[in-house]
This record gives sequence, C-alpha cells and structure tokens, in this order.
Amino acid sequence: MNILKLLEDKVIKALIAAGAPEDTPAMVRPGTRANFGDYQCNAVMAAAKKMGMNPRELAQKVIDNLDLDGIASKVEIAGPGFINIYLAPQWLASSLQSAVNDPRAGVAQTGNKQTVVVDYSAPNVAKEMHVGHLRSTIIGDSTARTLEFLGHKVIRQNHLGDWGTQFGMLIAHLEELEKESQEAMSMELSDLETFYREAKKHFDDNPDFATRARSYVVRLQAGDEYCLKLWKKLVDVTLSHNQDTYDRLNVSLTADDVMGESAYNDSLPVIIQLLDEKGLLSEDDGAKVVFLDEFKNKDGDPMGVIVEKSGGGFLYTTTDLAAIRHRCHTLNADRVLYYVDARQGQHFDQVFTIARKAGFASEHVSLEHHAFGMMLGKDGKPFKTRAGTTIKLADLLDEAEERAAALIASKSGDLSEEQKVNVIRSVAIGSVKYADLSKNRTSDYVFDWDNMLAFEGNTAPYLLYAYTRIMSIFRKAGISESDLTGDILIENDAERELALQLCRFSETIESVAREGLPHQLCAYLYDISGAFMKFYEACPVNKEGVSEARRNSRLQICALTARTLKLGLGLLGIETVEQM
RNA sequence: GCACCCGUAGCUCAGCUGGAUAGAGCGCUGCCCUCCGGAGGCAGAGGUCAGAGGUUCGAAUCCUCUCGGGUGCGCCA
Repeated sequence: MNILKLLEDKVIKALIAAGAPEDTPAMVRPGTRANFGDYQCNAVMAAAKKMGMNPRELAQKVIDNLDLDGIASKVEIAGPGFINIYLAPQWLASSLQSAVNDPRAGVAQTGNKQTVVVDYSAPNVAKEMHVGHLRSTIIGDSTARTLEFLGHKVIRQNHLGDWGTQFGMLIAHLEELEKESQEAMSMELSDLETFYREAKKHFDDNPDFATRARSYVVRLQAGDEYCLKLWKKLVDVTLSHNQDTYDRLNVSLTADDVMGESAYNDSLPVIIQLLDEKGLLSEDDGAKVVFLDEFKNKDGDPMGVIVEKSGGGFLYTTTDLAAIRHRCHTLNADRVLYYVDARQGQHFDQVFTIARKAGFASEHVSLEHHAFGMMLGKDGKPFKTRAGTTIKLADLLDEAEERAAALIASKSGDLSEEQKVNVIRSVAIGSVKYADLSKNRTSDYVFDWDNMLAFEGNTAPYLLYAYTRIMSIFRKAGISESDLTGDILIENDAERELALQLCRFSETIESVAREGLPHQLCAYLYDISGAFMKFYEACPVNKEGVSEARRNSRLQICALTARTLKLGLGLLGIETVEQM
C-alpha cells in the first residue's frame, strides 16, 4: 500500500470540503521530525493565502473534514498551519501484516499500465566499455527493472554506436589484419582499445589507407556485401565483449535488446521525405536543415539543425528521429526514457522538438532525457587516468573483486569455496554499482577508487550485511520465512521506526519509476537497514526470556525487512547472499 | 558572444520540487561484544548551504547580479 497516496487522497478531499480549489496540491510528506508526526501536510499555508484565510483556521476546517478514522490516532495543527498526522498503532500493525503476507512486500501492480521504452548503455562498436558507460548502463537498468516490477511493459533499447564514418577506417584496418594472419587479427580484437587506436593511427599516417577507408564508408552505407561482412565481424566481437560485462554486472540487457544506429539506416531517407512533406525542411549551403524558432544561433536567428549533409549522408539527429518514430509508431511507447549524459541535452531538446512537429511523436507520448552528469577525477577535471586514457569497466571490476576477496579472507568465517565466490562477486559488483546508483544522476560526480570500492558505511555491503543478519536469525530460530504466525506487535521506538519505514517501500518505488532516480531507492534501503540495525540491538528475537508472541511478531518484522531488502536490491541489480 | 548544468561539514554525497532546529557516510575523539554475526550500535566535535540583493508567513530550494567549476553551440556521434 502507498500510504502517502492514501493520505494525499484523504487530505485533498478535506481541502476541497474546506473550500479550497480542486487543484490544490495535498503536499503530504513524511514527518521531518519525530514530534511532527509520521506524516505532515504542508498544503494549508499556501492554500489559505490564496483563499485570503487565516491558515490555522483553514487547517482546523481541513481537520474537521479529514476522515482518517482508524488510520490516524492523532491529527494536530502545529506552527503556522502544518497538519501533523500520527498513524494509529493498530492500523500500522495491520498494514505491516498485509505486507508480510504479500510476496511483493506491499507494492501493488500499477493500475495504469504503460509501454515504456528505456534507451540505455549504448556503447560503441570496436571500443571497450569504460567507466563512463557505467552510469547510463546501471541507472537505466535499475529504472527498467523498477518499471517492470510495477507491471509496466518495458522495452529495452541498446542504441549501439555501430554506424558512421569511422567504420571505413575500422573495416580497412580489419581487412589488413585479416590478410596478415588469423592470429594477429584475433589477438588485436581481444583488446578493442588497441584495435581502435591502431586503426586511427593507420588512418592518420597513411594517405592510401585513408583513401581506401573513405571509399569503404560509402560502400558500407550502400550495402556492399564485402564491407558488411567485415562490419558484422566487428559488431559481433564487440557485442560478445559487452555481453560479458553485462553478465558480470548483472545488467539485464541481452543481444535481443540491441537496436543499433545501423538498424535505422534504411529509414533515414524516409525521415527526410516526411520532414519535407511537413514543410519543415530548408536548404542551406547545400545541406538539408530544419530551422527551429525555439532555438537561437549565434546571431540570434532561428537555429538550423542539419539532418542531411551537403552531398548526401545523414547525421545522428536523423537517426534519433528515426528511432523516435520507430519507438512511437512501431513499439507504441507511452514513454521513452533516454539515459544519456547531460552534454546531449540540447541535442535531445532539438530532436524532441522536431519529432513533435513532424508527428513522429504524438503529444501523448512522454519523451524524457534522463540526463546524468560527467565523471570527474579527484581534481574536479573530466576523468582520465595518468596516461590520459579512461579506465576500462572490466579493470574496475577486477580491482573490485580483488579488494573484496582480501576483505572476505580477513573477515568472513567458515564459508564454502562456492559461497566465497558468490560473496566476493556480490560485494564487489554491488559496491561498484551502489557507489554510482546512490548518487543523484543529475550532477557530475567524482570518481575515486577508494570511495567506489568502500565496504563500510553507506555501501552495498552494509545492506547485504543487514540481510545476512536476518538470515542468521532465521537459521538460529529454525523457522522458515514462510512459516510465520501470530499478530504483529509494535511495542517500542525501534520497532515502530522500522515498521514505518517498511510501509514506505511502495511510495519509494513509485517515485523511482516516475523520476528515473534510483538513488532514492538506495537512500530508502539504507534507511531500512539502519532502522533494522537499531531494531537488532534493541529487540532480541531468539534470546532467553522473549515471549512466544513477541518472538513471532519480531520474526515477521524480520521477514518483511529481508524481503524488502532483497526486492529492493534486486531492482538495483544487486544480488543478496545468505551469509558473508 | 549565446545557452544549459553545478557550487551544502576536511573529503564523498542526501536534502522528496517553497516548509518547522540543513542530514548521512568516510575521516577525527570517546564509549558498547559472559555474542540472535563488531562489515555493527551509541555519543561528540565539525556548516555564513560560494557571495550579494530580491520575492513571502517561510528560501539550500524561486528571481536578478557577482565570483568560481563544468558542458554545449551546422555538415563527428
């Protein structure tokens, strides 16, 4: 159950009954302080202002009309006109009970099922995935999982960078390697970074090679079989590298989700034609351009966006337009989410604007660029290694596993070899992902090995540890999670705080699905874990002298905590372990 | 030149779209295992929310300006 929504509905009814306009926002929030209630309503002050009323008088009228029978034990006016709501213990207990009995921990499926296209990861062919790809990949993946959990139809789209002028150079280089020997070729392809660098060097140093490379681009785009075969080889090798990384990262992308730039190649002329039919197209310096009044160029005139180069050839704006059309018309998307870094902000503004004007996306479709900031070094400058290169994702994960292995060797008790492998992976991958997921995606963030691979405090291992402690309680109790009985008793502050937090799972998930901000889920799971750690200190379960009824109640609270953590971590793409 | 993003504790970050006394983790100082697992808990020190104006019952949050950092601005993607 979404308590926040329930209270908002009740408050809105009361506000309207008290004479407030129908569009008054309910402004219900979790209480900011213990003595301000479990939830507080902040709507009255602003509403009273508009209505020309005394806020405390309006607050009283709202309370008079507020039907929280059985839900709240106390509703009070505070300060200038806050309404503080205290949930009734019995109601809280019964809400908790229904969540305990629900495999989904109280999160209902959506009543408004949408088709949501999530565009994320988008690595490039013939390039190794590096740390810069992490954010798009795991934030997009987490949002996709969250939307799916709520019952939406999610279509993942990996907009692979598999097309463009650089492919002439890459194909020509591959051709030479192939002529040299099979071994030389497979060796160089095992490290795509080297392959790309060598190709570029070749292109810059050798004019004959450069000429051939240029001719290959033309041939490739015209559908030449020989060039396509070499191109396909590069795509396949890259996809196989990437899939290893996705599997290792526990990212849900598969080969089926790949919808690269090349897939839109044939529809690009159609896009141009449609733009022309809509009267959006102009010629400028031989290029085909869409002028937009919404954007100004350097001279203050409407900005032109080139969709076809002079002499032919399309640009990534054209491809993105084709992608939008496909997503809206063929995939029937209600929402399209783009997990692409913030530097593309203006590009997407333009693409979305053109797509609306051209009718590629109807007004009912929500096009959302879920931008994220750049990865910076400790010096605050764009992140690079000392050698000026980026860090490969695979290397980061190797380092994470080494550190996790060392930690487990020093801290863990008797685990089987198989368990150790699982724990190392879970801790290492979880830490890396959590370090990134727990930050608000909208701002730039600083990459630092030690922060990213920390295992204490607000990190994945803290959440995993809380989970293993619960598992340990159940092992000790000799009871399975499915074998719980009795009423839930909420008897002290630690229990109450944990209970209240557990009831907020639903509102958190729905917010993440709406905003595409998984860091809210991280913060929530951290709160749950913290509340559980306090509960753990204050509320023994298996100890001598704990009554049967109390023990049964606490076991149920433990069970729901464990389930919430497992589900929540699952939505972040982090796997729990039974022991660590 | 124009446009967008950012500036919160020594460091890394939250702050739920304008709410009450700005919160965490790391680091620092002290405590707490005759144990449901110390990868933990409790307490403490640490803030002019870059700065200055403004809007109003109320501003870290909205507006203007200044300073500092990042990014993007027609034939790459």
